[in-house]
Amino acid sequence: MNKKETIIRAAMKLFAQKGYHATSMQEIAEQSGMAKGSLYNYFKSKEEIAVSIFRYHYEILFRKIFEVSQDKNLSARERFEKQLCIQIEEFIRHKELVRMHMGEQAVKVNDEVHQLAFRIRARILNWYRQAIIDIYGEPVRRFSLDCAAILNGMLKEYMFYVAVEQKELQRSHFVPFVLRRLDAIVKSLTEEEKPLLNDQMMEDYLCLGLSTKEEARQQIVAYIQQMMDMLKDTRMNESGIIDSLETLEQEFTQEDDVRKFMVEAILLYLERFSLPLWKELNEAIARYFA
Amino acid sequence: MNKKETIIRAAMKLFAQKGYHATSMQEIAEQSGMAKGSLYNYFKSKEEIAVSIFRYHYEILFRKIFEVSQDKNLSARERFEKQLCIQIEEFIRHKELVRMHMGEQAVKVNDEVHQLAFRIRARILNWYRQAIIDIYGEPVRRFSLDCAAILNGMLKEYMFYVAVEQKELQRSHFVPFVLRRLDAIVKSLTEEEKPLLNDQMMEDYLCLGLSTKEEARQQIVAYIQQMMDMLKDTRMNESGIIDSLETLEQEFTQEDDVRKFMVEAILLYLERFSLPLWKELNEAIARYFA
DNA sequence: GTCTATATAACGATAGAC
DNA sequence: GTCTATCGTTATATAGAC
Repeated sequence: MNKKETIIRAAMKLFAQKGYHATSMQEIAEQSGMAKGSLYNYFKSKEEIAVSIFRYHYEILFRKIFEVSQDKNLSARERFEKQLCIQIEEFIRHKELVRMHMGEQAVKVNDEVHQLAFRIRARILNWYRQAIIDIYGEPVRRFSLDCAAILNGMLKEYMFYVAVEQKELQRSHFVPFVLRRLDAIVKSLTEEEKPLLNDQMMEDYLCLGLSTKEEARQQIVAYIQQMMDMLKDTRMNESGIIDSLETLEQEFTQEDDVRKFMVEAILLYLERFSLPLWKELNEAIARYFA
Repeated sequence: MNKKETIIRAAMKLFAQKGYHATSMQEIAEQSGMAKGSLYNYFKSKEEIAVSIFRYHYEILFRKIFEVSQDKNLSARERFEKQLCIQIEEFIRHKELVRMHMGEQAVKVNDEVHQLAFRIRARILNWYRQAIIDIYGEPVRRFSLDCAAILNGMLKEYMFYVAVEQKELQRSHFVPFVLRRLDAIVKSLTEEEKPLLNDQMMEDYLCLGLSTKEEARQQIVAYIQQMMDMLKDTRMNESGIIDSLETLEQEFTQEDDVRKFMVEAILLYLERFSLPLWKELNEAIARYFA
């Protein structure tokens, strides 16, 4: 296993158990089975470890969820059900992450971690909201924020019992159960006169998640992933295609400020190969820089 | 203002902003307007400050809620609505407390604080559960834990936006809105075949909150409070009655292990005064030691 | 790359002057 | 009671041997 990943796993476990500040680099080193000084060869600070944990896992989660959203054979409800199942499975597999996220979201642990946690929350809220509108139609748009918030509250509460209190609940029944509760909430809300939450007051959440830029970014990363998967099968990885695609992906995942010249350079390099999904990728990148 | 309270308020603010471990005694001292060393005249450790904060506020909250539960002029639903309003108002008035509680509940900050936070969660869950059974009747008992959990999740999510993200929502509409959502959940659950949560898996929560001991304790404290209120009006505080009642109250609120000999001694001392609520108090204390 | 040793700063808590 | 000064400890991060 990758050393960096070993450290991340060790740190995640400790952060989840005792919180960010109560965990020392010494403990992370012990848990990783290496010396304290060696950690600094992989991460330049404790803070960078925390940021890496969030990025690493939520990038995977959001990619999986995005892939499901592209499956047009499923109905909106089936898609959402599948996505929620993925989310729950991911949370259960990494209980430490849930505990960590719950712990650090209320308390300002560090500015970069805090901002990242906020972006993640916003993305989840927008995802729920859009899915709810897709499933129940335009009449619920007015209440979509309330529905999304209530759904989020429900899920978080059950996940708390599972991840923090170590309760076991029947996984196969869980998501359908929660969705039936959502049905009831939605039905009761259409008879309701006024929502509690509105777009204006949740502006900071909405502008972050619904931005075409962010959506385009997700799509770009997904396309690159698909392209690489296909190319690996056809053994066409000689001429640096895979390497340049990986570099391109890193540009859109790891850097906060995407370097436009780098993207354009790689696109110019890749142009001649007439790759699959080439047109789609270019369109998505155009949307991103629009 | 009491110095002890000044320190508590300062610490609460900082704990809420930055978390327990990220807050130093130095900062608490600065926020309190005194020297670091002086803090130790009021609290023997940082840990004791954290415990005090939780005890102090939740004791007040639970007392207010218990008082409403004694008002037999209201219907079960009206009682619960009133109680929830009190809880929300208290949370909004002390947003720091919410942030602190949310922050420290997932992450193990310290053993004593952790246990206290668990007891508080258990008490709230049991309170919701009993109220739900009182309102909707026996048929929902099977689902009462799920209902209580979902209600808790809903409330916490909205409180998160209010307390952490500083959103303003219409207070007068909030509790009725949430209760209507609860109605919908309950209705949808009676058509449901199986609950997700059951008594067995939530045993640790139930045995703590539903214990007659804990209920009796709350009742004892409430009786003592009422007795002292009445006595203050009649100016009968000469013969140490008030003092001994206060000592008795402290025994049931501040100590984790109530000293039986102390309680019995004070009861013997107070016996001769034929106080109001005397019989009720004795019965409650008998239940406590049963 | 990995370790030990160490620099430097901050922490909780205490002692003692006033 | 309140302050300053300081103890002993522990933290993050770095330097340098291997």
